Amino acid sequence: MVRQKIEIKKIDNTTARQVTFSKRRRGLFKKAQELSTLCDAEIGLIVFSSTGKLFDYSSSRMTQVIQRHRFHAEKMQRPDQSSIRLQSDGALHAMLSKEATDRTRELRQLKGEELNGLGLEELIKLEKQIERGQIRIRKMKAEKIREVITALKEKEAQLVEENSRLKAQKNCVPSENASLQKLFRSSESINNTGRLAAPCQESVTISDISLRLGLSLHGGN
Amino acid sequence: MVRQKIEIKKIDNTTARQVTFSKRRRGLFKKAQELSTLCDAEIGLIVFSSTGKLFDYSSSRMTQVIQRHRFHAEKMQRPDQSSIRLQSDGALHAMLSKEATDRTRELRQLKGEELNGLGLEELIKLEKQIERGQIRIRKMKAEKIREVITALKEKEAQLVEENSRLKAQKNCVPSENASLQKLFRSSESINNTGRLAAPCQESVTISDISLRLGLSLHGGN
DNA sequence: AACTATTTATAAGA
DNA sequence: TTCTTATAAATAGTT
Repeated sequence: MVRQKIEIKKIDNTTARQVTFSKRRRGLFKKAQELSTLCDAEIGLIVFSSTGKLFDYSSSRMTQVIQRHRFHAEKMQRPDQSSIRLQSDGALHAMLSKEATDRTRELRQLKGEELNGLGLEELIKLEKQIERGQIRIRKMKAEKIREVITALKEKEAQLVEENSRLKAQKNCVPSENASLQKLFRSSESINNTGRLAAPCQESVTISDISLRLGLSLHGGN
Repeated sequence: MVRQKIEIKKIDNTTARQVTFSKRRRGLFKKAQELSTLCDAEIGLIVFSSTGKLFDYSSSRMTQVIQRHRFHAEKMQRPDQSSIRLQSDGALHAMLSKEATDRTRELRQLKGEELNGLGLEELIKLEKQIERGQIRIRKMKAEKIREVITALKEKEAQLVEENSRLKAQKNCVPSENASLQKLFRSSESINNTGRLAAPCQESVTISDISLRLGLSLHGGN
């Protein structure tokens, strides 16, 4: 990949092959460690050189990684027999295992990840199922959005009211209510934008939420 | 390592972490394959994302790589085989249990059955997820439908052709060609369901499938 | 092993 | 997710 690009096929020259193996093995292990650290992934890497020498790396314990892999691998294929036999504890484990297996498959299918074995009928069934879920989720989302909007409108009304109250107070300036006056000044000095400060701050929040609603409607319909 | 050099430590931002995971995982698997090919090495690579998703690659068969690894590991140290073989029952049990619980909740949420605790953001995320699944399922369904239709059309063409051939033969009935006549009769008796049988059977299948297609298009677009 | 000239990988941003 | 791009990292061939 450097002085000249190389073709990815077995390197014939033994010496060259060993050198490359050594270099690239280091690179590979480094990348594995980095991925594990950066992304909090559990990784197991096993490498046998062509001369049979073993190199390995695992972010946790290799046995644990392998165990976890086996657990997952079983789910994919014949969930019934092998998994039951493996769990030395028998019935409880078998039950749990089967449960996890079934749920996982169902879940992956709903996510459209494991569709290859399915026939037309099954796909149609799946589609209907997903539509039902979608309708419910959208309903719930709409409800939540209504809630959020209602809450924001209330807040807005409150603030408008408060705002006009403050305006009125400022107009009859040296006023009779010292404490409120003080409160107003402090907010003015803090915000620097004065009486508009509070509404202004709130409008930011509102537009922030609006943005989120916009995004949701975007993805939504 | 690019626009800016990054420090190798866990990425806090979830989205950024997932993106990086996706990119680097690809890179890692590519490097593993290249090493295996170039240097004739036997490699097994197991990666679990922080969300528990499994990715793996092995140059031969993973079980074989793992077995070979175990063999080497046992030779190296001579610790108890039980620890190599299985994690403690408790840990496995906990793992199974957690997995089953998590998957079940996720599944129910995708089906829109357990949405009450969720916030707007989560609902939006869920909606997007379900849409992705829907798209995949529909794609697969469309593919299946195309397959079925193509197969049926081919069959139909064959049958039409055969049918007209038969018709032609029937028309020159009491004919002058004894041998052909004999041939026709014998084929009729051999099949018993005869040449006409197949078309008949097929037409049932066609309408049956048509019905199914009708349903699917109904739900589909 | 070291050294580079290049190719790859990839972080950030769109 | 996928593409783009600027830059960091990896590495093939050489010494």
